[in-house]
Amino acid sequence: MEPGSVPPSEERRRDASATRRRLLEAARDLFAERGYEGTTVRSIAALAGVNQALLFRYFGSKRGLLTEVVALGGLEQVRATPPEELFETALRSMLTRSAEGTEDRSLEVYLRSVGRGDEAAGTLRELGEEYQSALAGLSGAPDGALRADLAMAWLLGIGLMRTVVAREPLAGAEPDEVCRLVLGTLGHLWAAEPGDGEV
Amino acid sequence: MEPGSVPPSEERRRDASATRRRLLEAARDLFAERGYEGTTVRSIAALAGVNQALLFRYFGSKRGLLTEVVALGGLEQVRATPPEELFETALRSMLTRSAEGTEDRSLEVYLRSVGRGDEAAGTLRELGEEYQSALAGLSGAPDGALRADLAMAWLLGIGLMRTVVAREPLAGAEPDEVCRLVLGTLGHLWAAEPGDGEV
DNA sequence: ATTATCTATAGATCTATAGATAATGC
DNA sequence: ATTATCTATAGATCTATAGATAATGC
Repeated sequence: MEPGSVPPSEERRRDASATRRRLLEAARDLFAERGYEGTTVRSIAALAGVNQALLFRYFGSKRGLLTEVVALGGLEQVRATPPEELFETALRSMLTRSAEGTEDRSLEVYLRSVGRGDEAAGTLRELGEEYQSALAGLSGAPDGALRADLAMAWLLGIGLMRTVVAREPLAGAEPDEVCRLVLGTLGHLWAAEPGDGEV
Repeated sequence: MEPGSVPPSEERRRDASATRRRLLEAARDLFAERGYEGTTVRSIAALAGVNQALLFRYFGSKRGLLTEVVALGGLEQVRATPPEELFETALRSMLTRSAEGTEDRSLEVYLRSVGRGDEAAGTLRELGEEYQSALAGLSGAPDGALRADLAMAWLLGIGLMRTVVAREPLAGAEPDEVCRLVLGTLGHLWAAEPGDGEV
């Protein structure tokens, strides 16, 4: 039986590392769906099927848990992806919603948790840096870092509109269709000087 | 003395409608800076220089206050702006941060408050609809509504990255510079078929 | 007399901790 | 014996309300 599909509060063999992992997975999914502050430690523990006191035993604090979720899910993913594939990979993962699986959901955590000057900001900032420095080299223009920020802004915005606002037609659009439009348009952003088409 | 610059907790003539307005302005600024759930009714009352019980007297609930903030600030603004100017107007207002003035800050409220499946969602959804229907006609393509959603996603993402994540170089970039890059690139999105430049 | 404003508090959260209980491994 | 897990609760919020107080206008 793969982890994550264990029945919630069943009789289960005592296993600290398995419990730790179950808490991490539960936190990842809830943070991705409700944001950091919108998620209570009790709901994480309930989803993991364990007592909430264990969360503090294994991670010290709610924030400690977030740090680990982002470190495992997001940072490793960014570092492992070649820059020229990073944007499309991240966009597709945002568009397919990961199906609640074992994948990286840190961008969802990110976009649902920033928005406050709160506790989560510091932890999430590091993830943003990682994306930026990877994307900055994609444009030959001297303002490559600014263009990288703008591309990442679009990525986050699409995720925000799609999974949070969830309004048609974007919410239900085919991932391929969205990728085609976005990647096609972004090609002009990477180019040294975008055309002067005005809006 | 213009409203908003009244000394916080001074002796002040009793005036229900002025107090109501002060609460609305305080709420607009705090919601824009900390999001709906990140703002407490006590902090709104403190900024307005009045007792927190008055908030409930005049608006019924915290959510009632949000509804009124968005209705006054955002909805009226969108309806009053010609569609072809809407995107640039909204982008510039996001980039110049309104200087805490009397302007419309509802997009900031929006991007700092969505991110949860919470109470604020319903109220904010209406604002999104308004933007979409205004922008949808700008592209001649049959999928104009989808392209409008994508444009709005970029708008929100830029605001998110600039005012929330606040990372250089986007945070400190010249509004004109950002507008030039974004509007230039978006010109290709409005065009019936974006070029096939791949990333 | 009317009503704008304030005091005091109910009631519902939420994170975190101290210490008790019980399943495991030597 | 060790340590994974649970019980019970402290302490700090937050929204909202009931009812008291005091400034205004007739």
